[in-house]
Amino acid sequence: MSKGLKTRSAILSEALSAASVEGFQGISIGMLADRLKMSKSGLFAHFGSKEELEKAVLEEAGQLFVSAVWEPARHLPRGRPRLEGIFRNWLHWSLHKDEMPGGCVFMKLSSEIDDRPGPVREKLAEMQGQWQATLARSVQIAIQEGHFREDVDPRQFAYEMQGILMALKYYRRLLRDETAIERSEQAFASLLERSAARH
Amino acid sequence: MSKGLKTRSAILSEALSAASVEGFQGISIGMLADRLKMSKSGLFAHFGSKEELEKAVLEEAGQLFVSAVWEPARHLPRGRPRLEGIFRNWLHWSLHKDEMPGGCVFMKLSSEIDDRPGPVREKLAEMQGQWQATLARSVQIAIQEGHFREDVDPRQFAYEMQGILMALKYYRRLLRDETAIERSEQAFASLLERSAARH
DNA sequence: TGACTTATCGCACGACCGTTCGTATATTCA
DNA sequence: TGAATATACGAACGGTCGTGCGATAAGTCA
Repeated sequence: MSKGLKTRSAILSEALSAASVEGFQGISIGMLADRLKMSKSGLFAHFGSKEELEKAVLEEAGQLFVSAVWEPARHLPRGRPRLEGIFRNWLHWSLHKDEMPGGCVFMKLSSEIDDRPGPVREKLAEMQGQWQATLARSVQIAIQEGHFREDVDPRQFAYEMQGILMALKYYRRLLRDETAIERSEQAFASLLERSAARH
Repeated sequence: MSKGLKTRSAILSEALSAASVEGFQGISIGMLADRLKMSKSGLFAHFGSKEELEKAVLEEAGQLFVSAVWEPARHLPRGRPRLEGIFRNWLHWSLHKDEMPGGCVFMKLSSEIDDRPGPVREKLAEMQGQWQATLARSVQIAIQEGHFREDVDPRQFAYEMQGILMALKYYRRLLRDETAIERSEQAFASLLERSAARH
C-alpha cells in the first residue's frame, strides 16, 4: 500500500469519525488537517473538492456497514435467523463502532442532506434505498421459508425496522436514555412475532 | 403589536422555515437578512447572538407544534380516540406545514445537534423528552379507559410511535417514497391493534 | 409637535471557509 | 544511485461567518 493511499485512508477514517458527530456541515478541511497534523492543501489534494471527500466518506462508510452488518449475516441460515442476525449486527453497529463516536453516520447524514440537492445526496439515497431493498429481500426469504406468514409485506417490515433503529438513535443520543437498547430489542421482537407463521 | 415584535416574528418564521430545510448549521444571519431585505446588524440586534436566535426558533416551533398537534387532540375523548387524533395531527404536521418546507424541524434538529453540547441541545432534549412523556401519559389513559391491555408499556408505545414518524421523514425526504405515508398509517394501526384490549 | 425610545443601518473586525498555485520534499523504480 | 513521479507544503485568494459599535431613522406617546 503506497504512502498516498495510507494517508487517504487515515483522512477518510478521521472524516468519518467527525461526520458521525457533526455531520458534513460540521467538518472542514482545515479541521481535519489539524487533527491529522498535515496542511490543508496537502489534505485537499487527495480529493480535489470537499464534495469528492464527502462522496469518499460515504463509500468508506458503506464498506464498513456491509462488512459489519450484512456480511456476517448473509451466511446465516435463510429466513428468520438471518433477519435476527441483521438486526443484532445493525444494533451493534449503531452502538459500538469506535470509528463513529457519534453513532450511525448514515442516520446523521440522512437527516442532514435529505434536502440538499446534489450528487452526494443522490449517492446516499441510492445506498439507503438498496439497504431497504436488501432488508425486504431477506423478509421475502423468510416468507418463502415458511417462517413468516404469506401476507407479511416485506417493504412494510423494512419500514418498521428502520423506524425502530432510528428511534434508537433519537432516544440514546438526544434523550440520553440507555433503556432505548432494550426498547429497540423489544420492538423488533414484537415485529418478528406478529410476522411469524402460525403453527 | 409593536414594530419590533412584528419584525422579530418575521425573522423567526423565516428562520424556522430555513432550519427545517438546512438545519441550524445551514442558516446564517446574513442569509436571513438577505431574505428579509434587512441588514445583518439590524437582524442581529433582535437576538444578540446566534445561539439566542436558535433558542427562540425552538420556542417558536414548540408553540406551533403544541397548537397544531397537541391542542386539537387533548379535547378528544380520553384514550384511544385521543391517541388516534395525536397521530393524525402529528402526521399532518410532518407533511403539510408551509412554515416548514423541509419537514418536521424537530427531527432535523434532533439529529443535527444531538451531539453538540450547549444550552440549545439541552432545550431541545427537554422539549422532546416532555413530548415523549405526554405520549406515554396518553397511552396510560387508554389503559385506564380499558381500551388497551393492562400489560401495555406506555413508554414502549411512545418509542415505537416515534420510530414510525421518524421512518416517515426518512422515506419521504431522503428516499422520495410517497408510499411512506400509508406505511406509517399501517404501522400505527398495527401498533394500536396489538395494544388493544381483547373483548 | 417635540422629546424620548426603539429599531435599523453601514462599516469594520478577526476568524475560518474551500480552493488555487508554485515550490519543496519524499517515495518509487529503472 | 539518479531520474521520474507522487506527496506534501506555505502563502494567498475572494467569500462568508458571527459579532461590535456609533450614527441615523422610525415609531411611540406626553
